Amino acid sequence: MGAVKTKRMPRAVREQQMLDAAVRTFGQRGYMAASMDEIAELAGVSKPLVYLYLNSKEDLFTACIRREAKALVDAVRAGVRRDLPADRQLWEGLGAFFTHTGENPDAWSVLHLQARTHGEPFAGEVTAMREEIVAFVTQLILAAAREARPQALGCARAARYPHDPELPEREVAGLAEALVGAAESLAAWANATPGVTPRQAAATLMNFAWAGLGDLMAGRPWAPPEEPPGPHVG
Amino acid sequence: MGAVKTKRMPRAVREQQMLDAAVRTFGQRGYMAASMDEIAELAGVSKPLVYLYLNSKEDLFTACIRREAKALVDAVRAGVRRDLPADRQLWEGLGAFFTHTGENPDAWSVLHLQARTHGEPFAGEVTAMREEIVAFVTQLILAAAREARPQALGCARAARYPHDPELPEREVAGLAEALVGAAESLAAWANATPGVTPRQAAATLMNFAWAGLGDLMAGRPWAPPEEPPGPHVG
Amino acid sequence: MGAVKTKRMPRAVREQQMLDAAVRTFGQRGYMAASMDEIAELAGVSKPLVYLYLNSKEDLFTACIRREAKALVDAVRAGVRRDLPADRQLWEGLGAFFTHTGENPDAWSVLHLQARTHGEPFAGEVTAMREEIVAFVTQLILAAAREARPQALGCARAARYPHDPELPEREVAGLAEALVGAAESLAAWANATPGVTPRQAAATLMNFAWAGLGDLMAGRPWAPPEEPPGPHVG
Amino acid sequence: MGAVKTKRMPRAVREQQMLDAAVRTFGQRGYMAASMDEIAELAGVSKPLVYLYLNSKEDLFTACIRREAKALVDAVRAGVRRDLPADRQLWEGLGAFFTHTGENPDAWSVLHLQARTHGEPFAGEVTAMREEIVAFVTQLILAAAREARPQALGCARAARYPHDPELPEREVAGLAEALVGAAESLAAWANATPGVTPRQAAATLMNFAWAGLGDLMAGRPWAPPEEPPGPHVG
DNA sequence: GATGAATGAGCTTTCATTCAT
DNA sequence: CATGAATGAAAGCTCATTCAT
Repeated sequence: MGAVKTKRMPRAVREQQMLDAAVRTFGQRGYMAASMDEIAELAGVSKPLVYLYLNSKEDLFTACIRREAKALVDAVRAGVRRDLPADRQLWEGLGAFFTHTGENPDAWSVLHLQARTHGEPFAGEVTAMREEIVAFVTQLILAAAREARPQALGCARAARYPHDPELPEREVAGLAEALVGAAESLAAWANATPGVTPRQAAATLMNFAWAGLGDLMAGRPWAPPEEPPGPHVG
Repeated sequence: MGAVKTKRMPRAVREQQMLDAAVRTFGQRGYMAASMDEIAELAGVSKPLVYLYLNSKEDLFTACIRREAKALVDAVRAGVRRDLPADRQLWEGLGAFFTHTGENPDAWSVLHLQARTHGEPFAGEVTAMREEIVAFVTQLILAAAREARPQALGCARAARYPHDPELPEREVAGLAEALVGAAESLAAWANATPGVTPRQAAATLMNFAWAGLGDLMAGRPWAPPEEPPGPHVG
Repeated sequence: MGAVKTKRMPRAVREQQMLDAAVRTFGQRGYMAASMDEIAELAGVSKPLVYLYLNSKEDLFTACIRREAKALVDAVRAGVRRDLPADRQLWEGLGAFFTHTGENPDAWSVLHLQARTHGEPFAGEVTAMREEIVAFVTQLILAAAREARPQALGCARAARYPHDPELPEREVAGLAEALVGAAESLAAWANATPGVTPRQAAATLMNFAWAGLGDLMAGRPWAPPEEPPGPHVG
Repeated sequence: MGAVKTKRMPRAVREQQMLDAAVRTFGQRGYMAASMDEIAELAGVSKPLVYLYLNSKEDLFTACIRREAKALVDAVRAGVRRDLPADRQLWEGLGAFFTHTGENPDAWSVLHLQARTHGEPFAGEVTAMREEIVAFVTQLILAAAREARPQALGCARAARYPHDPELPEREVAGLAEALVGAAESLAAWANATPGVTPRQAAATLMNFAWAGLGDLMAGRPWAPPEEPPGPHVG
């Protein structure tokens, strides 16, 4: 079991094997319950080599977080065409997100559960990634506010927030936070509920976020585009 | 440091002290990093007494989860007046939720992070509580669908889901999941962002969930009630 | 489970209950694995009371050994009629011995296994008892040497041990030791082999010891008396 | 104290050192009272190394039992020339047995006392060895019955057990049991009594077993061979 | 470059034993 | 007389980490 014991590989390759093994072990056992012995065995190398390349358990875990955070952000970025309207961008981004987390459950466990659970410096690593995503979503919300119905927004907002022509920054931050939080939660739900595809999860969340429960009740859901999110997603 | 060393307390009292110390320690250090030594010291008793009363680290952790899950559910229940319309019930529930989690961050860490991160049987304990809350939210969504605009719902929905006069069950489940997930996420955000009150967090989420981003953009937010959520919250 | 919780018993009775529980627990679990908690619970009293009466685990174990050693020696003594010839005395003694050990396996485990296994001062206690029995057997051997065939003994022995008209003391001691050891071993074997009665065990050993394998081979076994060992045994 | 601290030994060597230390410690302190700390120190290694190689206290103890059981059986086997008559084989086997147990008192304590006292799976291990020995002795008894005086055996036995031309199986089993038990007991006695050599112990037992007390009384002891049991013993 | 050998430190758990009532 | 409350001390076991080859 584990990687086939191939000797004399270049360092970069060996490191990736170790990170693979580590992500899998950390994701399944948890950070503390995972033992360096198990990781080394799964990677098909001896323990001292792990230490030589990755320094310590903390550094190894941090390396896992960084690699997987980058992979997730890259996957989402690659899934979004930036020339589309905001709601379509969000739709595509969610699709890519659910696809990636569904295909890499251990990585998602490391990012979403393990890293946040074991304090600094791990939580900070994942927070950085999360803020990137939240910033992206915030952009989309603001873009939507501008592009979608500028004049309606103009007057209606003026009535509501007379002294502040913009949506208050904190309010938007909260909205983005809520949206991302809902997405994270749905990722776990979709993984655990058999038969829920990434597309369905994305559709559910788009409905929820874009139309709102009020409009949903009134039979006015957000309309997903006819064509699939695109083969370039995942 | 720790509780004042008062000797010879009745068992029930000591047990609560131990649970207090355990929740605090588990919440801050994490389940695995927390040592029984530290918990015992914080509780002001010797380690054997902790084992005599709570049996094992696992049992102690489970007892913490159960106590705090019940406390949270009770707090939310106590904050909701069941004779109000659905959106008001949700508003009050969210207020109570954010208030309780804000006031008990260690307990919230135990429930939201630690218990979910360390597998069975802990995850199961908190899943049970979560399902209770998701069920409650599901009820509210369905109630809203019925009470709010029955006729609009009637014809408009019929157009959308011709073969199914109701919102598909899984769709509602997904919506409730997303709502609860967003709330959980906002709880952490509100705790971490200075100056965000439980009320504000609840308002943000109500807007997000009830009006939807689309309506928000159009300047049609959900309107929170004039009077505060009431002194009976928390 | 355990003794019925009857309050206010005279000390002597309570002590016997405790010793009963202790013998059973020590016999089944072993000295070290037996916990004072278990003994106290089985005796139906609280732990401090055990300490009040018996002082310590060591003292409790010693008390068990003494009581059961005395009980065993008394049983053997009661089973032997001292006016009979030596071989009949041995036969009766063995019968009483196998009967008692068969009926009190926990006590026998305490004496034969536990006490010897856990060093001083316990081994010493049981050694004292054992020496008493060995001395008794030694007497029987010497008596047999005198009574059975005095003249044959006289000349034949003189030829063999010319400078010592008696069987050398150490030789007799070794014989007694061997006989007692064989008896102890057969006690465990008889307990473990279904269908072996105390009588049969005693007969086997009498044959072995009295006639010797050589005579047995020649078809000249020792003849057990017709009448049963008697109801006065045990 | 303990072994000289030599670093970096091959695993097989270290394991034997550990077993040496364990046998000594278990033999002197008893299984439960022996601590892994003490064993490790006596072996001149750290505790984790003991666990790395021997897994657990139970496994370590089992390994001791197995090694010493094999050593004892091997010693007895090596001491017996299978081409001699039965009584001579027994005589040589007893000599080897008393020699080995006398030279390895801790090993004998482990096998005879500790292993039997602490239940399964330890008792089973030593029972297996014991059965091997009992079977060997049983063979010798039957062989003696056949070879020694066939015709005397023939008619005399027929008179005693008319319906069964053989000594009943259970009777022989009991005799072997008694003989082995006597030997075990004499081993402890010989160890504890200064000045008793293995040869003397063996002679005492041969007399007891082969001639029987009856013949001994009559001045007809079993005659040990003139030449010593042979330099190939131990 | 790669590894078998080795350990310091710390964890959970248990037990005999004793106060204070 | 009897006990619920409480603990010091130690045991088995595991792990991240490092030499020496």
